[in-house]
This record gives sequence, structure tokens and C-alpha cells, in this order.
Amino acid sequence: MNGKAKHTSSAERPAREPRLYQQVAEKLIALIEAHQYEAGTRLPAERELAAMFGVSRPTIREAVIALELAHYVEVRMGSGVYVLEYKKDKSRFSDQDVGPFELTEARALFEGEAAALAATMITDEQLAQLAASLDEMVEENENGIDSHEVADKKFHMIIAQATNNSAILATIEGLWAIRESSMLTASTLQKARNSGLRPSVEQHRDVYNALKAHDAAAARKAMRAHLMAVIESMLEATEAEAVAAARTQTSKSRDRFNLTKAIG
Amino acid sequence: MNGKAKHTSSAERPAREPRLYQQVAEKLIALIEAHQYEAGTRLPAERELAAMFGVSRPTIREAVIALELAHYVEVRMGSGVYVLEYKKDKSRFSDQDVGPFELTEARALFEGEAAALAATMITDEQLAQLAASLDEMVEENENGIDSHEVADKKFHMIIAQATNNSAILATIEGLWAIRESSMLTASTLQKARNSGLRPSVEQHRDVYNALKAHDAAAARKAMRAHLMAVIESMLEATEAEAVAAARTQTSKSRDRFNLTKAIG
DNA sequence: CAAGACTTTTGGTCAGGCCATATTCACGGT
DNA sequence: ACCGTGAATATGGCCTGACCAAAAGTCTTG
Repeated sequence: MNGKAKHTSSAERPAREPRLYQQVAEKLIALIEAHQYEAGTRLPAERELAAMFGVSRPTIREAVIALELAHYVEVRMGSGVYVLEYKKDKSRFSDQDVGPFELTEARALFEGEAAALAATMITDEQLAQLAASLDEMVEENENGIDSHEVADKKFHMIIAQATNNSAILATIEGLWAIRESSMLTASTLQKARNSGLRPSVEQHRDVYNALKAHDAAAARKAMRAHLMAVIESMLEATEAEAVAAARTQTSKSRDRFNLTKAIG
Repeated sequence: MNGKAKHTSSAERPAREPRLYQQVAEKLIALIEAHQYEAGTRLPAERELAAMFGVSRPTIREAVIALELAHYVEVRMGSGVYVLEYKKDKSRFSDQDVGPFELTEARALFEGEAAALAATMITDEQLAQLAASLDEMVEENENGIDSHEVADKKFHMIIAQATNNSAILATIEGLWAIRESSMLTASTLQKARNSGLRPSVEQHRDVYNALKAHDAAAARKAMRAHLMAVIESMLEATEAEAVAAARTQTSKSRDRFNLTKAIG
């Protein structure tokens, strides 16, 4: 191995080559994804890899760190670097089926807290955005547009963002993602909407006012009230429809709802 | 700098310290997030950083690569490494590393609510499981086992499960998954633990007692207190190091200033 | 005064070394 | 024969020192 001749072949590449460790990392990833190295197995030793790729050991180490940070491999000192299981997916909220009531209950708790936190640090600009989304909501309602969803989601997301906490934002986004991807939830919500009780703009405005006043307790209370109301309307819609069959099931949900309301 | 005496003080530490590059990366991130280095500005040269942190240049390079992959900095060959703009950006939550503080803050809020909800409906069997995990925790602490994690996670998961809400369970599992998959977070927690303040079994026991008494408010309060304490210890551990690093930098600057003054 | 050449700074990489831990395996006791 | 047990060995972790190439700063020169 020479320490300097690595550029001897650079005559044709005016474009700056990526750093060496990146090239090596890519090659290694390619090998792993081509199942040259199965999950759970050990990669060749750093010294061997260095020889294989014709680079120095530090470079191999850098590449390994890149794979490590991408969760492709795990490094065990004194033992070797091992290929990890599934590098794929990451949707933590797996496809498991969450019911609409569970979902909304979770939102009531979590978004309530998020609102309380946001109240302490929301900016004027974010407040303005909230006001704008409220206007959109009104407009959507007047136009009879069914999907008043857009402005609704926007409203809640701005609040999540106002917490300045990416973990909270990610969590709430995840809950909305479930809601949007779950058939059951969608249909229940639809029914609830059709049965009159539209998610009132007023409830949202209560939240907005609390945030504007930077009143954490009031914000939490308003947000919870809003989502509790959503649960209520879902319950009514469901109950009215499923008379006998789902009776027990639904009553169970109602009991539960009362519990949740109690801890607030 | 010596090449081998770095372990001289390791006689008593059963806990495996994180790799050096991770520790350095964390300190750097702490400095950046503390606005010691503003966005767009240049970090000290690798050789300087090596001197500052008392490590070799290859280690600094590894740490810089970690920051680079996390989009904290950008490396320009021949020029330097530059701090990038906002690190938060888009909604792509899964592949983005959330900071350890954000994560724990989110947990404090969400798990607090989960505990409150769980208090109203937790079963005797689940309480027994909690008690068992507390015992495990004590045992792990005595055995000096580093990963007191196992019992800890079990404890929190039982509570999440006791809410009987799969959305809540999934959310809290997700937060733990982030914690486990993020190396930087893990390292911060590790340090917090090493620096004395172990996540006390007492705090967990407070939560347990509140749940056993089916006292929602007390459960929420205890859970929050526990996680707030975790944040506190992380802050202390991080701050101490950030300050130390900053001091090195400062004294260096002072030396330079004196030189400049002398030759002026 | 500006354009080009020289020098310095800074990242990029290599080479080779020693240490600590993990794993292996042969050895000796039972 | 079986099972510890302790010495090799393999492997990652980190360090020192060096040289190259690109960028940036400095100086000379037309």
C-alpha cells in the first residue's frame, strides 16, 4: 500500500471524490445488503478489511463508525463488528391496530401536555399561524368541505412544534399518522362528524386563547376538553348506530372514558 | 500526551465507558447546542481540538464524522469544519436523532400522564410485576451490573401496559426505542449514571406506591419527579464537561492574547 | 494596484505501534 | 473422560508522527 499514490488515477475526475471512508462505507453496505454478510455474523477484522479495500486501518474504522451510526452493524470490543438484524423500517408505531378511542385518549393526554408546555414558550409568529388556521377552519366549515382536517391538523401541529421538542413533535405526528392510516378510526370519525357534532372551532379557539395568554394550565385543560369532546361525539355516534351488538363493547369504552376524564 | 496512561484511573470502573469518539462527539454537540460555536462559524482545527480534549487526532476525526452524519457540521477540505444551521428540520422523526434532553422531557410529560391513567386501573398482578422489577433493580444495583436498564425498562413498560391503551403503549415504547437506538443519548445517560446520581430505586418506589394507592395525581407527580431528576443529572454531567472543555479553549485564547500583546 | 507565486493552515490518509478486552484452546486437576 | 483455569491469540481502541492535497492567507512582482 502506498500512502500517496492514491491519487495517481485521479487524472480523469475533476469532480471531487467523496471522502475515502464514505466510499468504503458504501461498499460495505452494498455487501451487507447483498447478503454477502448475513445478519448476526461477523465482518472480517479491521486489519483484514484494510487489506481488502487497500486502505489504512483508520479509514476502515471511520467507515465502520458510519455503519455503526446508521445501525447497520454493532461493534463489540475485542470480538469484532457484527451485522445487525433489520436495517429496514423504523415506523415505531407498527401496523398494530389501535382503536379510535384509544388513539384519541392518548391524544388527549399527550397533546394536553404539549399544549401546556407550548403555552410557556410559544412565539407571536406561531400564535399568528394558529389564528390563521382557525380562520381556515371556519372557512372550511362554511364551505361545507368535509375535510376540515387540513386546518385541524395544521392547528395541532403548530402547537406540537411550539414545544421546541422534536421528540414531542415526532410523537404527536406519529399519532396523527395512525389516525390517518387507520380505517376504523377514519370511519368512526366520519360518523361522528356526520352526526352533527362538528369538532367545534370554539374549542380550538379556547386552546388558542389559553396559549395566547401563556397560561399552561388553561391550555392543557382546553386541549383536553376538546379531545374529550371528540371522544364523546364518537361514542354517541357509535352508540346510536350499533344498538345491540356492540352494546357491551361500547359501554366498556364509555366507562373507560369516564375514568380518563377523572384523572384530569 | 501519553498513549497508554489513559486507563490508569480505570481500576475501579466496572461500567464500560463509551467509546472515546462518542464522548468527544457529545461534548462537541453540547458546546454547539450551548452556542459556544454559532452556526456558520468554524470549529477549531482538528489538531487544536485534539489538544483541547486530550485525545489524538484520529479520535477527533471519528467524532467529527459522527457529527457530520448527524448533520451537525459540514467538513470542507482544506478549510475546516463548519457548524450547520438548525439541526431540527423536517418531520422525518425516525432517522433523526432527538437529543437526550428532549427525549427525557417528552418522557416526563407522557409517562407522567400514563402513570396517572394507570393508577386508576392497574391490576394487582401488574402491581406484583412492578414490585418484582423493583427487586431486580435493587439486585442489579448491588451487583454493579451496568445495565440496570433491564429492570428499569420493564418497570416503565408495565405501567404503560397498565393503561390498557395500545396507542399509549406504542408511543412510550417508541420513545424508549429512540433512546436505545441513539448512541449519543445512550452515552449521555451512561455518564449521568456514572457520575454518581443513579436513577434511584426510591424514585421508582414512590411511583409504585402511588399506583398501589390508585392515586392518579401522586403517580403523575412521582413519575415526573423521577424523570426530571434524570434530566437534572444529565445536565450536571454534561455541563461539567462542557465547562471544562470551554475552559481549555478560553485559556488557550488567553495565552494567544498574551502573545499578541507581547509582540504588539 | 492587481495578478500570480510562495507560505501557512487545515483536512485526508497512511503506517506502525502498544494496550485492554474477548475468545480460544491447551493444560492440569478431579 | 470432564471440567475449570490460565496462558496464547485475535480483535478492537487509541496514540504518535508523518506526508499529501486543497484552501486560504501573504507577499512579490508586473
